[in-house]
Amino acid sequence: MKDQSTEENILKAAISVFQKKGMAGARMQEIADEAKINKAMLHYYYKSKQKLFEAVFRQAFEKFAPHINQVFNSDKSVFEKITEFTDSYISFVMENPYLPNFLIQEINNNPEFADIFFGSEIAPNPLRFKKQIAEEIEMGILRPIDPKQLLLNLFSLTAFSFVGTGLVRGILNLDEKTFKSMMEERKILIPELLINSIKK
Amino acid sequence: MKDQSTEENILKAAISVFQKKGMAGARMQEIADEAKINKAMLHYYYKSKQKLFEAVFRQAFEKFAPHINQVFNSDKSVFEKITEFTDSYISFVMENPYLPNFLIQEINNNPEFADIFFGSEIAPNPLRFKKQIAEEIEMGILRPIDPKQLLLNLFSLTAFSFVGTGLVRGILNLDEKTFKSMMEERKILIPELLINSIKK
DNA sequence: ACATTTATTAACCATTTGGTTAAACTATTT
DNA sequence: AAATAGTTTAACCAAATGGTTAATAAATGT
Repeated sequence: MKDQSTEENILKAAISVFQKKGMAGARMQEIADEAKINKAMLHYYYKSKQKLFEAVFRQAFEKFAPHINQVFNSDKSVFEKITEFTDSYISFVMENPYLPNFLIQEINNNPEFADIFFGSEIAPNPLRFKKQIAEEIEMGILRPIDPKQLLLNLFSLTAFSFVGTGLVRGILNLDEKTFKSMMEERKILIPELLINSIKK
Repeated sequence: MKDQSTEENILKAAISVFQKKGMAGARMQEIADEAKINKAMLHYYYKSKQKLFEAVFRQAFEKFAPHINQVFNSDKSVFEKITEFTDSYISFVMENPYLPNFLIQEINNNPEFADIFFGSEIAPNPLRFKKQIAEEIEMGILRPIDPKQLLLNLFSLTAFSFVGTGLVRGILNLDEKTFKSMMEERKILIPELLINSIKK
């Protein structure tokens, strides 16, 4: 092989462009330019825009899923899970600011395609977590709550700031620096808020 | 005039297509088809795709802003504002499911353009609300909290479920009916959660 | 060293897409 | 009714875009 890294350069460039512009807005030429290769190479390694997109989507999904799975499948207590997820997820997204938006957008635009992922093994499965909640309620640690609503609250509070960055920052008039320091604050604030609302 | 409604048919069709597919994914032909007119009419009434998009964006922004302004500018108490916003916003979005996503997406893709709106008079201004929070803290009604974080929590909890519908429903395995009934529940749940976290 | 496979490029192609034009049709004015 | 202004359409156009091809260059096996 002449250059082992060509294929991964393409994927890297594709990730960058697709995540910023989405499937519809991304241009094959722009990806080629960013990867500093000829456009034909895109089709040599990935045969079509759709296939390249799918590689990008898979990569994003596989990077994202472990955070959810940590909540769904680890042996920690519910309180610990909330605290640890909030911290690790916010840190993660601050390093990958386009990722949640990209996933959300493309899943919304492409429900049938997304269902392939939600049907696969890498897809997070909330069953164990639901059981855990039931147990901790039984044990008198938690109030009687709906695990789905708790998860929705957790995901909303952690993810929305990043997904809706532009709108949020526009409405609240936040500059980059203020936004970032608020996100750091939220690593404490969110677990506090949630744990307080569910602990007996 | 031959048909008074042609122009508004176009706008209606444009709203439908742009909100579902976004600026990049929308096709002028599809808008024309949905409006059941010739494609040239789009350029006759709105001179370009960009102009038509701007009309759609403005309409969406103007439909959305009053909900925020009710929080920012009404004379209600903070508790009342939280309760009323949650209820009215969730109802509103259930009738306009594509709107928040559309706004967020296009603002993120087009920050310079969005800044025009955030600089205009229709843009919500959080100043009065911040003052109100300070007053209610002073009066001993509220704990010392950051108004920005409170607003972020409120917007996150109400909006994220709709913006991230596909992802949320995929991860939590929710069917249409369950999702809707959860949203109804949230009209109660969210104010409870938030008020409890800020009341002294 | 030579043949073969793999990698890369420039040029090209077909389709899609936003946009235009000129003619036809309809309503309004005089 | 004739002229005028406003509305609508079919056909067309140029640029953009995803994709292909044929030739070349580089690596690899024998």
